Amino acid sequence: MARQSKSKGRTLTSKGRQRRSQILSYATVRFASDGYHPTSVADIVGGLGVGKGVFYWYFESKEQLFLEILRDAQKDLRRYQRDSIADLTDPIERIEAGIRAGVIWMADNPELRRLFEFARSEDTFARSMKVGEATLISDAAEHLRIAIDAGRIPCRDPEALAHGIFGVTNQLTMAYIDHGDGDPAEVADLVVSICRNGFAGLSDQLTGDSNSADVIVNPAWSRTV
Amino acid sequence: MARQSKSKGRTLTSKGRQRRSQILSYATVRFASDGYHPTSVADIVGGLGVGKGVFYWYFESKEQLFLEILRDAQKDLRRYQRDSIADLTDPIERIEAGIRAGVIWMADNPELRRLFEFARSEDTFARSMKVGEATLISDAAEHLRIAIDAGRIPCRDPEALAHGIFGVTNQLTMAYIDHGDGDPAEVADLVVSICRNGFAGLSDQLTGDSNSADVIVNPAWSRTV
DNA sequence: GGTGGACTTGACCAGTTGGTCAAGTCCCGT
DNA sequence: ACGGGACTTGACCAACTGGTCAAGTCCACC
Repeated sequence: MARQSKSKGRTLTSKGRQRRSQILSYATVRFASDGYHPTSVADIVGGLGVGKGVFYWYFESKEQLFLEILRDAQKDLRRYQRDSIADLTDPIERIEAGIRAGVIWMADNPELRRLFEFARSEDTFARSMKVGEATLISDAAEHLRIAIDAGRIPCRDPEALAHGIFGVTNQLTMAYIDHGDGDPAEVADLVVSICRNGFAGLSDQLTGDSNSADVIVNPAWSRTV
Repeated sequence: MARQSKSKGRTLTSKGRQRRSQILSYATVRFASDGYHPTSVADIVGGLGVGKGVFYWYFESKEQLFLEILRDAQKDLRRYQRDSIADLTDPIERIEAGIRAGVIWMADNPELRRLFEFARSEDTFARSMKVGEATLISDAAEHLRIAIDAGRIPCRDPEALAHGIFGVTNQLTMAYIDHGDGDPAEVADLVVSICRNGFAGLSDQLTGDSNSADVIVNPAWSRTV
């Protein structure tokens, strides 16, 4: 009589929904602090003080649990970024706001950042990660393309630029927030500044309102091309 | 009579040294393709067709083996980068050559890049990784500092710039070489170009020899700061 | 107050894990 | 040809793995 053979599609009461998300969030913390493989299902249910059957009542497997954590996290990041740029129309403002949102989200969710990093490194989960990453990248690339078409930034491969932004965001967040104690808003400024100008471009500390055009960097490096 | 209790410091014959590096390189491949945890010591010795004792004759533990792989790889990358910039004196040329060397090395050693990525994600190995990364970062930062002092690039925090370069290199290598089939030399150019100019800076496709100063990008974004 | 489905328990399973070790084999220097 | 140290074997170990399941308990609804 149409019974699901697996935990998928179980009818949950409010107590059940509560338990499910309790497992989800506790597992997230453990996976992030000890690693996915070293954290056993026994560790999870043990830490929660419940029997092992509880785990398998709510989740098909440890792997499915992890994939769900990843999916939820990617969705949350994307929604946060979308909301943060929602009322901006200028493409460059949108790009910058997106970068800032990315940094802030990662600062707010360091466990999830770590999980992303692990997931990228193992084949089993890399596929799932690539989907979400590709979406992030192509969203950013689209804004970059618009800005290029409008002549607001120089012509370059928007996808490559988007990857660059992604890489800078990741690395600086990791260095200054995860492994340091930087203020997220300041780190976001730093990321925006680096993404915008690179190391040889104009520094925005130098761009005043009138004299920005005067600040000319010795362009000797152009000989090295 | 002063016998080492562990495999450290064992006196190896040439056959022994050969076996040792055979294990080292086979383990590297397996760790990279299946992940560190999913690859058991039994998998390694099984794949090599030798008894388990062989493994523990040459290595203290699976963990020590992995740490040695990481240490060697970091050393190799660093040496490659050092050699690549050895006969350059201009700080900006050195930075660019270092970036290119980083991309090329990663393209040549995709397994090691994956291992680095996993190692960063797990506490046990993160400490070891941070040491090597910090060296890379501070080397690059030093060149950036010199370039800044010489007025060759605008004043910015050199360490932050170094992190930015590191992030862009990682991400683009991963996207276009590991997960794509880009030509390493072209990807290196792309990374250099993005690191140098960011998304709003001058595109080097546009920088001719004489008219580079004429190419002025609409600086409307400066209003958004 | 009884019925049925949501929920929980923990013993149990077969397979695997990293690691040990007594018992060898191989081979070089004498 | 023999002593000894480098090297190899694979059975063995205790601990643990992800996952199952019969036997419950709990509680909302009739």
